[in-house]
This record gives sequence, structure tokens and C-alpha cells, in this order.
Amino acid sequence: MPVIDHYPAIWQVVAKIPSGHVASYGQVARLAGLPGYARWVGRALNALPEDTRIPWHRVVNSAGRIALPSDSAAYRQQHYRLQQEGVEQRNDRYDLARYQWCP
DNA sequence: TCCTTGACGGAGA
DNA sequence: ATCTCCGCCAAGG
Repeated sequence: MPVIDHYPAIWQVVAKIPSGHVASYGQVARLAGLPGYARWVGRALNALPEDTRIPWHRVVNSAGRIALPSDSAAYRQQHYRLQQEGVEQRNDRYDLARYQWCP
């Protein structure tokens, strides 16, 4: 099945990440029933419209880093939003042991 | 059609 | 902690 067919499942999982927490791409993939397809999560998020209400900013990579170019507007947007939710970055990364969402 | 590049991740060195 | 290498595929050149 093509990726696009899985966008809904992926978005639904992301929609459940509570404020103040983050989830990794791989984690979202697994929860969406797509173990091993972390890249598809990135693809699905990239396909979201700019005015989406899906909290895409709560998804970071397994190292706790924002997976976008650090010089991009999207990176700053994600960083800002997480900060607004009380999720603080330390040395360019988020402490997963502290912020990762445990469903 | 082949090759490269991704909003990735886990294992091994 | 850092760096490759290798799965995973899709999209673009």
C-alpha cells in the first residue's frame, strides 16, 4: 500500500501526543501500525497544510533532535511551539527520558 | 531507468 | 559520544 494511504493513521497518532510531550518518528510509526517506517511519518507530516491543527511539532527524531534544517523557518516554529508548551531544549536536543510520550 | 536525497532508526565499530 | 552501514521507500532529477 502506498504511503499516502497511511497518512490518516499517522496523523491520528500524532494528534494524540499530549502537550508538554514529544514522540519520535519511529514511535509514531509503530503506534500507527507501521513498524520500521519512520520515514513515512516524516513524509506524512511534510504533507500537512500549514494551517493544520495536528501537533506535528511534537515529533522529534530518536536522538531528541528536531529533524528539520536548523536554519529553516519550520525549525524555529517547532522550537518555539515546544517551548511554549514547556518543553525545553538542552544543547540542541530534548531529553526524551523526560519528555517522551508514554501512551 | 538509475541515482540521489530525504522531517528516520537501530546495530556495530 | 560519533560515525558508518544498512533497512525502508518515495519522489525528483
